[in-house]
Amino acid sequence: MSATAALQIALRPQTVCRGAGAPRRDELGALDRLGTVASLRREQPLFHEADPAEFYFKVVTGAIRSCKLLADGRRHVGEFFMPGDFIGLDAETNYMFTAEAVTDATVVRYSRRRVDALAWQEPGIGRSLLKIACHRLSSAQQQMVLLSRKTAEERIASFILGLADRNGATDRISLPMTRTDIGDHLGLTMETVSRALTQLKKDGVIELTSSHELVILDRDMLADLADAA
Amino acid sequence: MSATAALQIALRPQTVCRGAGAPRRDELGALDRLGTVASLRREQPLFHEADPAEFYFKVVTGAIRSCKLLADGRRHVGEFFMPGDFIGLDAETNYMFTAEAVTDATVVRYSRRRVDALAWQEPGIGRSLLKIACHRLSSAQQQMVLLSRKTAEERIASFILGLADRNGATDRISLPMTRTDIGDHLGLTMETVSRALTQLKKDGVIELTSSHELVILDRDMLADLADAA
DNA sequence: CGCGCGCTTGACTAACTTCAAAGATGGTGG
DNA sequence: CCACCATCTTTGAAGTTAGTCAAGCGCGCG
Repeated sequence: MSATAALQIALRPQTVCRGAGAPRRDELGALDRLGTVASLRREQPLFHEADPAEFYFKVVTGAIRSCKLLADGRRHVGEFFMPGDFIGLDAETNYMFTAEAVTDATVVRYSRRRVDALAWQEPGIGRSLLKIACHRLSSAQQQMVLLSRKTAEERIASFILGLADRNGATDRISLPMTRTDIGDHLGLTMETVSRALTQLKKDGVIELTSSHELVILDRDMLADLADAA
Repeated sequence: MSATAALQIALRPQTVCRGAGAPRRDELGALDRLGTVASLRREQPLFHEADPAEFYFKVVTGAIRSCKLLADGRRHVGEFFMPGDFIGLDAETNYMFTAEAVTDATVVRYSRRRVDALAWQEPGIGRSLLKIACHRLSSAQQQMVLLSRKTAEERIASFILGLADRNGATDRISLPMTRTDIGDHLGLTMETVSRALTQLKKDGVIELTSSHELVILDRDMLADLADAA
């Protein structure tokens, strides 16, 4: 616990009295000195579902996906984690999903024990974590509407817009994941994903510059298709 | 802020130094003196999506559902809140869904401003909120697997087991919501819900004692159907 | 250059939805 | 207390969307 106390002291100047309105990225920047960097090859697992949750992670480069499997092998991809995204918050004591690298990736690894101890003593840290959790919860609720009620084309349109929002202002979107990954994320098959993308291309809404990159040609049309829920 | 300080003092003996392993119900019991009780008639809204989020709520009696609508009226029911459940945590500044009474209900209403101020100063409160948020996130992830990959019968089986887990040890399950509510929660139509329930009855897995109550006859079979994801 | 994996496309199928109608349920007023 | 009516639920038949199965294409890597 003395180590924790030392960390608390070291971090206090940066974490106390922060406003509550800042974006979620980098609000935990003060934790960086607690983290160690790790590299992953494409398809390499970061952790498995049900493993004891020893670490939080933050993506630095590349992309990570979270997966859950049913007994017969049906797969669901819960989320694609991009640079800046925080992983592992939802774990109580064990991870709730498997995390695997979509592409070669680097992550920062934080001891949960230490971060949690810090959160216990520093309301600023705790509130940042809560804020991340609430934001993830909102996203999950949006995704449930998508999975529950949207058509294949609407799902793809929503997915592309979601990527666009995270990619910054550009209309050139990178799709590091496979069609199967996208399908497993949207509750569709690879084939249906492919057909929907082709249809959006035919309709002049997007351009497929390669199988892993597209350009948004008509964002308004895309938003209409996605249905501003 | 002096009011907050007074509250903090009043609550401190009950909120500081709590262990982290307790169940989520009642860990916020210390907040009860901050809350006021409100009653709702069946179908009455508690708040609407996009309203400014002034309050947290906790269900005391009855059931509340959260709804989101697409532009053309398609509906998704995110969650059924039962007695003890906490509502509104995911709201950043505005509610992310509409909340309506499924049955006549009573809730306790807490000022978000006050609770948040308290959470800022009392790590114990903040951690309880974080814990609730993480638990909800886990549930949301489970629900996304269901919506993404499970068949109609699997969805119904999972739903019944979920209710059973919350209802305590009994195998007699109350279904206060309509078939349409269940369908909108599981990404199915009313008719499909009805057919799946009938099928489970024919298979001897459940008994339908009335249209709003059922009894689990074979919990193992139900768990197999739900697919231990 | 060729090989392998992932993507696209086509034809067919299955699961769920839609449309329709009849059967329960429960709440209300006579 | 009972009958009626609105609403919810069940069931049937036809339609639609997305899934499955299968074949061919193309990009990227060795």
